[in-house]
Amino acid sequence: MKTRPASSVRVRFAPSPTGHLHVGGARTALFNWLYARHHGGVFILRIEDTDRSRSTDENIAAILEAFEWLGLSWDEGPPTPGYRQTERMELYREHAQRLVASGRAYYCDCPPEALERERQAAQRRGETFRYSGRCRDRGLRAGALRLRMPDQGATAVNDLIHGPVTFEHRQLDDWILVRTDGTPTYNFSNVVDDVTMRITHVIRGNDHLSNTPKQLLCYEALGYPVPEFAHVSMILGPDRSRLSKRHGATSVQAFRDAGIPADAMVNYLARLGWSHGDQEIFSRAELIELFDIKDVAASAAIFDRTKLEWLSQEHMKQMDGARLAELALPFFARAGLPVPRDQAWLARVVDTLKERAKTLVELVEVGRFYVERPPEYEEKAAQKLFTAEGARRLDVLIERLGSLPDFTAESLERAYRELTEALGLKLVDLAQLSRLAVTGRTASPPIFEVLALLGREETLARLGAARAGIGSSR
RNA sequence: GGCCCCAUCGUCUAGAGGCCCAGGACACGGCCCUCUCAAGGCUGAAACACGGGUUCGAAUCCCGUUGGGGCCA
Repeated sequence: MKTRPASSVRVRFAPSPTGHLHVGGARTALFNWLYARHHGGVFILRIEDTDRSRSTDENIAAILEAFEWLGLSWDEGPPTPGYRQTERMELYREHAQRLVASGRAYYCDCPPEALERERQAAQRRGETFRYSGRCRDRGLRAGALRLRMPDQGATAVNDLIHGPVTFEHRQLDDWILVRTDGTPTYNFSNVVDDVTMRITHVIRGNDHLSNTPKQLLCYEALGYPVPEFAHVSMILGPDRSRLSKRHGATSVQAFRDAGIPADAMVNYLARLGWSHGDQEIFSRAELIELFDIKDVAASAAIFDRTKLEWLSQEHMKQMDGARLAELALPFFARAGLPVPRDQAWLARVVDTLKERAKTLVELVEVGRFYVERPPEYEEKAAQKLFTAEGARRLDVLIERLGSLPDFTAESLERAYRELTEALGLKLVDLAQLSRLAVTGRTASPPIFEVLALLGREETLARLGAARAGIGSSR
């Protein structure tokens, strides 16, 4: 058994900066990252920007930002030079020359129209189109560069997830390594990059499984050792087609902006296709500890936003208030609300909110009354509670709360219960009245905690405002 | 169209021949708890795509069919 020293694992994720980081890509990246971290290896980020027309620096920046947000740190990659394909052209040229020199590749000047005709003819015959090899022995010095493929036999991909997958060589043709204009094709630059970066494990999307035998033959022609391969299944939309924009938000940024904590996103993505018994909730450290390629499922998975949001809430519930407050802070400003200045206070506030929100956006929405007075009262509830009797009760409450020795949740609850009894009411009568007056709504965290956090002054002001509102409208 | 991959509750999955008349989780229904809403607890409904084999025995192995996905452009 030839096993590599654990520390020599080198994996990479190679996004093409033609758009934002997609959740499918993010999951593939995560699996690579987890694999590297689990084995104490190296995680490399490589930018496949050979498609110059669609690759932009803004997209690269956005992708790096998404990685940073997700907490997927890379050991090699930008901004260090040499990790963008456009900077590696010389490498592709050199390798192409080697293949020409060794006779493993040859130039072809077949006109595209002729190729197209052959392709259609093959279609009609119900066969795989395979380049005829017309230029194989013409000794051309220019044109598109093709790799000479074996006509017989088969190549097996020993996939870590799928097991052995064999491809008949008769299905493969002399594919193009370098186009007539000198640019390398995806399959070629990919091999050269992986080989020169000494990648040991290629963990990538299932959509590349069909390309793998071609690449394998290219490694072989170049005389390089072959890495291990693991093809991860695709992420699908609810209609079982490949997840795309038309299924709604798919970029990692969109989930960040929707208020999903990064740890929850990572947890969800990991669980999509990977599992560890019955466990659903994983910390980052647990994922690194437990992740193994062999536990990755071979079948495609549908992206389920509802479950992601559940996990989001689970992670928020497990976070301590200070951490959650830190994460929530930017969302106040984004909601157009005053940004709380007292972090310790905010930590206590979010503790009352986290069981009531699935995302940070919801957290702020459901707790906005902490930082702004109710701009209005829920109509139906106001009609029911802000009556003459309600006004009388508010008066009693204002008086009683004004003279409470200390304004804590405990003392407030005691006072409310005493008052309830004295007035011959149920706690709910006073609680809902206060809740509406103070938050403008009928649903909120426990009212005594809310009042304590608001403080005596603010509480009395809001109760008073509600009381005054009744007076004027009667 | 050819080739390749995949196939357990609506969804994510456990299951690597008997432990499974299939377990967990999300979502959904009911009940409990309760100052509201949540959260939580209990509970219910819900799946081995189909057909052939192999085997004493198959969700698990093999073949085919069907369906979905991908690559070839």
